[in-house]
Formats: sequence, structure tokens, C-alpha cells
Amino acid sequence: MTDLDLGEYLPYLLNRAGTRIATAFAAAVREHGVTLPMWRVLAALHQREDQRLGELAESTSIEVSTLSRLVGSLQDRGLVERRRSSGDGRSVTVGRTTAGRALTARIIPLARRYEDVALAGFSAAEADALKGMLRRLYTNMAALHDAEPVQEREQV
Amino acid sequence: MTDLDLGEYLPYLLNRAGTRIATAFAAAVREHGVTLPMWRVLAALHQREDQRLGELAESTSIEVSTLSRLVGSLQDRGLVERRRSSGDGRSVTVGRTTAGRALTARIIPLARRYEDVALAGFSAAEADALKGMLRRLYTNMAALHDAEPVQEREQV
DNA sequence: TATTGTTATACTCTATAACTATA
DNA sequence: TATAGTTATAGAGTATAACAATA
Repeated sequence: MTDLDLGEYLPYLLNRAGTRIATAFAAAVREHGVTLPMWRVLAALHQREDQRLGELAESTSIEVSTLSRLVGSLQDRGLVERRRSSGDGRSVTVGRTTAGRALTARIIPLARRYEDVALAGFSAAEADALKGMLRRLYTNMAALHDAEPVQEREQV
Repeated sequence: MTDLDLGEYLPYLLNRAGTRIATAFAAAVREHGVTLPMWRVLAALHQREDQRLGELAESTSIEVSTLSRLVGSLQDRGLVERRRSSGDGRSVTVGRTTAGRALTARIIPLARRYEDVALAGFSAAEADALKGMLRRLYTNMAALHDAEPVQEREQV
């Protein structure tokens, strides 16, 4: 008899913690006129300037088609710009404008503040351990990413 | 100069890991004819049978208005039923039907399988530590939940 | 032919607010 | 008046697939 205790079930705990921090921070960035996914794009471009759309989709975990329109909205707001890549004529490079960099710089301290709230009471070692485990978790799921759903186990 | 390294930024790592496990598992449950949020409702009702809509919103991290229609869809599929609560005439109690319980039982082993993939290479102690920290994280954010966005810090 | 990105469609989820019925 | 739930609407994101331009 296989059962499930949500209080010990990792995907549930991950979703619960993620949802809470995301909704709280979404309300905060909205005061700066952007949505949470838009902030994620700006943060990814802060990490590495000028990414192709496909790379940006990878680094933000946002679907390419969704991202294409999201970049359009950011462009309408004057925060990013699209440039035709010099090498490959098919690909598009996305980069922040001066206004986009300024807004990113204004939001970063707020982002740190929320991280501090989330990690209140954590030692530096604990926080590092948590982050390391989340990175391992991401890597572990790589095999299933863009692959077949896990095979149903044969009934015996 | 306050900067931000996404590779060390908790909300980013949380979103990345959560998105990956969620999209992979969503594809798996879709084969059973339900969406991921629907599965979350079924799992919450498996954890505790017969919850009022408000409680269910709490335990699934789904907005009440979204949940109301989600429960409607599950009802259309014959997986849950709404009952007027005996005590308070305003509230509605949601419970699984026999078919709902059967479907939940079919998905549970699959859910465990995905958790195992995510936690591959983790010792039991590490997995427990991770889960405990995610619970603490959730609790830490409680203060901000349904509250004002964190105050902008005064410029000096 | 394969790849990169855009666009269209239908569906789902969110956010807000108006509304009903109870309390 | 306040609370529990439903419904309406608009805005965003997801999933698929069709499409254009380039390789």
C-alpha cells in the first residue's frame, strides 16, 4: 500500500515555498511597473548581457513562444531591445536599454531583501547547503527535461 | 555596489528547480487526463478528506476564485463532489468521489517515482534537511503573505 | 531539411471586483 | 456588516502548431 504524506513530499514543499516567495515578490516588483516574469528576464540579462532568445528561454525557464511576447512587452516599455545577431541571421539578441539597466539596479536591493526574509534564521552553511541541493535537484531532472514521461511501472 | 549572482540567488534556484520538476510531472499526469493543479487538489484531499473550499485553497496554494472553477472541472470529470456543509450554510465541503480516489491511487506511485528522480544521489539525511529547510522557508514568508510589500529602504 | 524566432489559437491561472447566500 | 463561495472580466503564461527567414 503506497501512500503519500504531503508534509514530507518534496514537490509539494517546493511548490508551496516557491509560490509563497513568488507571490510576495511579484507584488513588490509590480510597484516598479513590471511582472515577475519580466523581472526574471531583466535579472537574467543582468547576469549575462545580450543573450539570444533561445539562451534566454533556457536561463529564465520560460517557454520560447511566451518569452518572445514577453520580450515584446519589455521592448514596448523601453527596457530591452532586439538586435539581429551579426553571425547567424536567424537569431535575435536581446539586451537591456539604459532604462532597463537602471530599473534592474533599483529592483536588486529589493530582491536581496526578500531573500533575506526567506532565509531568516538560516546559518550561512545551511543557506549554502540548501542552494547546493536545489542545484543538484535541477540537474537530476535534466534527463527528464524535454524527454518522455517516466515509464509506468509494469503491474506484477 | 549591490549586485546579484543568480547562481547563488535562492528565489532563482527555487523557481528553476520547481519549474523543471513541475513541467516534467505535469506531462506525466496529463496522461491520466488531469492538469497539475487538478492533481494538487486530489493530493490535498488524499492528505485530508473533505475540506472546505477555503481550507483547500490554503493547502494547495491556489487562489480561491481559481480553485472554485478548478473544483468545477474536477466535478465535471466526476472526480470530486461539492456538499453543502452541515454546520455553516455558507461554506462548501469538497470531497473525492470513488473515481477520484481511484485516480489518486493510480497517480501516487508515479509521484513517488518523480520524487525519487529529483532526489537521486541524496542521502536520507540530506533529503530530510532539504525538506525541513523548505518548510522553514515557507514559515518565514508567512509574515509577508497577505501583507504589505517589504518597505523600500530609505536612501541615506 | 533543420533551426531560430514569431504569431495564432485555445486553454489555464491570476487578480480584482461584483454578486449571492448565509451568519 | 462580515464571511464563504461563485462568477465575470481582463491580463499573463502555457502548449501546439503553423509560419517566415535563414542556414
